[in-house]
Amino acid sequence: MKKRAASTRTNDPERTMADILAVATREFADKGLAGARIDAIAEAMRTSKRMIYYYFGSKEGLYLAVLEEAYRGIRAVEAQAHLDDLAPEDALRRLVGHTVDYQWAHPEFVRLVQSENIHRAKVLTQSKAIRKLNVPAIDGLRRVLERGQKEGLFRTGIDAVDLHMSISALAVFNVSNRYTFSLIFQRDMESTVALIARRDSIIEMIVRFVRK
Amino acid sequence: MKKRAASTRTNDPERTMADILAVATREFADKGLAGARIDAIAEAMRTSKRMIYYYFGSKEGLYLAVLEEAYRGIRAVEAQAHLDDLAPEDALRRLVGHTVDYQWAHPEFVRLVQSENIHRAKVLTQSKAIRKLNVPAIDGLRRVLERGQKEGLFRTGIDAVDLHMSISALAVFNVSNRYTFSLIFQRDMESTVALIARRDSIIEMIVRFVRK
DNA sequence: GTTGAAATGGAACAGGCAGTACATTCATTG
DNA sequence: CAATGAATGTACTGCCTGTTCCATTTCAAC
Repeated sequence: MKKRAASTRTNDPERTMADILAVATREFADKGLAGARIDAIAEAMRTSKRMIYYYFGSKEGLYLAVLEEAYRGIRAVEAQAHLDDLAPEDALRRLVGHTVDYQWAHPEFVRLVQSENIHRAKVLTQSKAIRKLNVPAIDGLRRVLERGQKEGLFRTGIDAVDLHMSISALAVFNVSNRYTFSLIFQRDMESTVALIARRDSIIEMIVRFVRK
Repeated sequence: MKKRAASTRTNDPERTMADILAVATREFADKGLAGARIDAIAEAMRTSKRMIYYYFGSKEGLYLAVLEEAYRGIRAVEAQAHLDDLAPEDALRRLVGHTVDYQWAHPEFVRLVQSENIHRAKVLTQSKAIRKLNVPAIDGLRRVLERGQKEGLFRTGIDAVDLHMSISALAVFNVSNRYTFSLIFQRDMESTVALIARRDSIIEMIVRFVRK
């Protein structure tokens, strides 16, 4: 006996889930886990708030799904950088530059990770899917390192994970800390010019670190 | 006509404010601005919730006070590193090592900054006190750089702010991203051994970057 | 076309939480 | 010691917000 005016709803679970995830990613990246509002997500969705709980169970469940999705996205990109065709140093330059650009282009990923670290990775720790992501992320770098060492261009005794950490740190900082840093040091970090200069500096730093 | 049993309260505004700030720093660093709870802070204080609003006006006002206090603390330390007695490279090594150690020893500062960046520095931007902190933070580094260049040990064309950014990035990442990074790469980042190795690696990276 | 499970909508709930009204006590100043 | 403003405590409010209840609709299988 309820209204049936412009009804004709269609059931489309995949679309609904994708819609929720897309909107939730924006909200969580924007406000963090604690700052995000289920109501805000619901309002921006095509469906009702009820669906979040139907598919994801809770706010944390949704947040975890968003996190996993984001990590999945980054893995897909890192896999195909075509480093094996290049000379070791060029390959390394491309890898680093690529990493810087990627983080820059995906601030929402950086923000999600930042947010997760504030919560001491409480949510991510519960994820089973996350364990499979560790190896491939670092394999490309490891191969480049070994080639460079074999050719006598890179020094030995470099730990690939440690190096990856440095690359990540430099690439992520640009995005994660840009607001406070640019405020305190009155320095533009947003412009294309600034980004390019920064990228060059980071590449130079990494290359000099591995060169003999 | 209210109870007066174990009253004999004493007015001590400074102590009250300091108490509030100390407890609030812990709570905000732990949970972030959105995740922190005024009630939780009040419960851990010697005084009542009322005092927070009496002295700081609002949750955000308290958060800003906490931020400013934290930045003030870091400035005080950076000022006295006694770099001028050392040879340029040794001075740089000390400066970088010192930075790494400081961030490591003050995760609550790192977390506050991280939290603030998630909010796009919305609160910090409103601070008038923060403008005075930019210059001294970088002067020490700049002097070391110039000395190294004058002695022909460091290459020219290095921007001090850019270099400071790299040092900060490497030092901060260790703290800010340790939870997700150590989870994904299954690597210990907490132990003293790991910290020392990481610090050496960072120092090496910075030194190689500036050397001719 | 019947049926039953999956999918959806709307509204309500209960606890949480920032902020406040009001009364009271301290402490300084004359 | 009178008095006045600063400092503090208690109790409360009203909105916000994550979550759930109940009813309804879709859709695929038989």
